[in-house]
Amino acid sequence: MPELGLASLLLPSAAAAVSLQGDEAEGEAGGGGGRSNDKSTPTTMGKKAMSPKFAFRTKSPNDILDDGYRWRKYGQKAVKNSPYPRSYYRCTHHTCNVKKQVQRQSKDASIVVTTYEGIHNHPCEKLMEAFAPLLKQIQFLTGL
DNA sequence: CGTTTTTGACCCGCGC
DNA sequence: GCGCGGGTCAAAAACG
Repeated sequence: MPELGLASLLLPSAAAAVSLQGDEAEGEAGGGGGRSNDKSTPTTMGKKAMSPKFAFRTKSPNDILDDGYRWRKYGQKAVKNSPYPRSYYRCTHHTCNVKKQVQRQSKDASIVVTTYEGIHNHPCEKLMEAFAPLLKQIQFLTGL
């Protein structure tokens, strides 16, 4: 399968539909994820790292869009109401517990629904790389 | 060789 | 109490 590379920067102006769905008590995936063994919250439990959820609708012939981070696919399941399967991705950073879900819209196969869960706690490499020369130039001009 | 991708199987929570 | 659904992990294979 071909790679996109800088698709994030070459994104067409179609990726403008941003839907905010910050609601629902998604919490920690109801069913799966049982493998975890550190859920033994003592009496002080109650505070759970609730990760925010953001759904983005992107129109692209490609399934996956590189938003500047590295994603590793860890699962794929078919969804009801949709003839297309849903792909589960995760940030490859060990310090980053961000999850991403990509699902194709049944109405338009060209539309993909990207759902981001969590927040990156590490700088964006791609973005940094893209800004590296620019930042350097800025510093150079500032210092001058 | 390292990393990533793919399929199957497993587990837990909730529903009835 | 049991069954189903959904989600995740694991191992092997493929790719660069």
